[in-house]
Amino acid sequence: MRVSREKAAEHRDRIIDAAGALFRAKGFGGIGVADIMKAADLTHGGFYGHFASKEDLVAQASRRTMARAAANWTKLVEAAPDSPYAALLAHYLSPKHRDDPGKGCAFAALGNDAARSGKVVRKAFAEGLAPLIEILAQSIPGKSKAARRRKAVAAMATLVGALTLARAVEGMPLSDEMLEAAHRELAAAARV
Amino acid sequence: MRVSREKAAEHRDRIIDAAGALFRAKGFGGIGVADIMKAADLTHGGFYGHFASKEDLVAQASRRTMARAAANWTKLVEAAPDSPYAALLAHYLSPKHRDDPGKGCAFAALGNDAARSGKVVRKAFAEGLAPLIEILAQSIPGKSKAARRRKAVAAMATLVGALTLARAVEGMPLSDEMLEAAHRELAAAARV
DNA sequence: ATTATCTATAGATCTATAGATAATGC
DNA sequence: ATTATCTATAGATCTATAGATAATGC
Repeated sequence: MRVSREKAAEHRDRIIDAAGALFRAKGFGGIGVADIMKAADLTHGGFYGHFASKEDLVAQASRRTMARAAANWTKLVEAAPDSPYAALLAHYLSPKHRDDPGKGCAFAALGNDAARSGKVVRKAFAEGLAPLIEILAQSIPGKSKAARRRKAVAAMATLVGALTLARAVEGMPLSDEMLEAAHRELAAAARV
Repeated sequence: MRVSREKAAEHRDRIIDAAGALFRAKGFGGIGVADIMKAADLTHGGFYGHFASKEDLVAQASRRTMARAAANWTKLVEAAPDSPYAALLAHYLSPKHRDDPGKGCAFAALGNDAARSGKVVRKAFAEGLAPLIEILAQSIPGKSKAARRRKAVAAMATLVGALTLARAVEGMPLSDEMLEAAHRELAAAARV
């Protein structure tokens, strides 16, 4: 059942989008090629016409997810020109973000998986992380450029760690406390 | 080949220890029962005499790993009575810790896996996290008890996030920068 | 506790085909 | 417009792996 080039490109797109969400929700190993194809309304066999392997898809889906995150952060920052940092914090450390990993940050959802992945995937993560830190560095108050950079890197760690831990203990009081404490401490550090 | 109760208990112990290291190194799904048993010098089939399921082992190994972490943190803190917080930071944010996940923090190695696990495992993680935050709260400078608690929770997020990200981008310059920035910012915040 | 075995799953490959695209001819 | 070719997909299948169970032995 042949399909136009346009349709095929659209199918490829759908596969990458479905994978982007399912990987974040279930981990790289927690979802299979067949289920990703089903989510994209296609059959298992067609997969290898689009991708060399599952790992190939992992890398491509990760790249797209992180590129979208950078675009989203930029939009958030531009929408709040007088308090860009506060806008990023509120957005990132929300219960809504915690409760829907499939639509959220790739680093908080897949940091461990990335650490155990091959070089191609890890490089995708490194190249996806840099722009987010850049955006943070431009939004964060600080004496010097070096100080803002350092604060941005540390803030990124706090954001990812807080979300990761809030999810790991989801359902317990500690989960909300984690988001709130990280939010307050980061906001306070920015005022110094 | 039947074995005394004492030997059996020792075998069980070895399985839990092997699992504790292998899970942290490879993730809950990244290592199989057969390989864990091999690491404990036992055969695959014997596993189900000790544990109801793999998930049962996951929960038990997680509990032990985290209990040991709390004991280790207490030892570190007691060995540096005038700068306990600095001692914890230096220990946690070292390249050595980053480069050997199998012997390191369960939250930085398995936070994502825990978030995707069942309630039993997530409860184990919540109960393992609380003591670490307590130790941090007692080591960290701060005006009030509430302020120290809040700082401790946020610091825990920074530690776990920095290590997770440093591993996700391992091999790139950003990896070292992540550890150093988190270290400097946390130490600076404690001086305020 | 060992050894053998069962069953389900998942990544990957193979084959046939519908139908799109390219080449040909008027 | 016709004919030939190409290719994305479906569906079936292969192979390896992993959790779990059963049979056996001491």
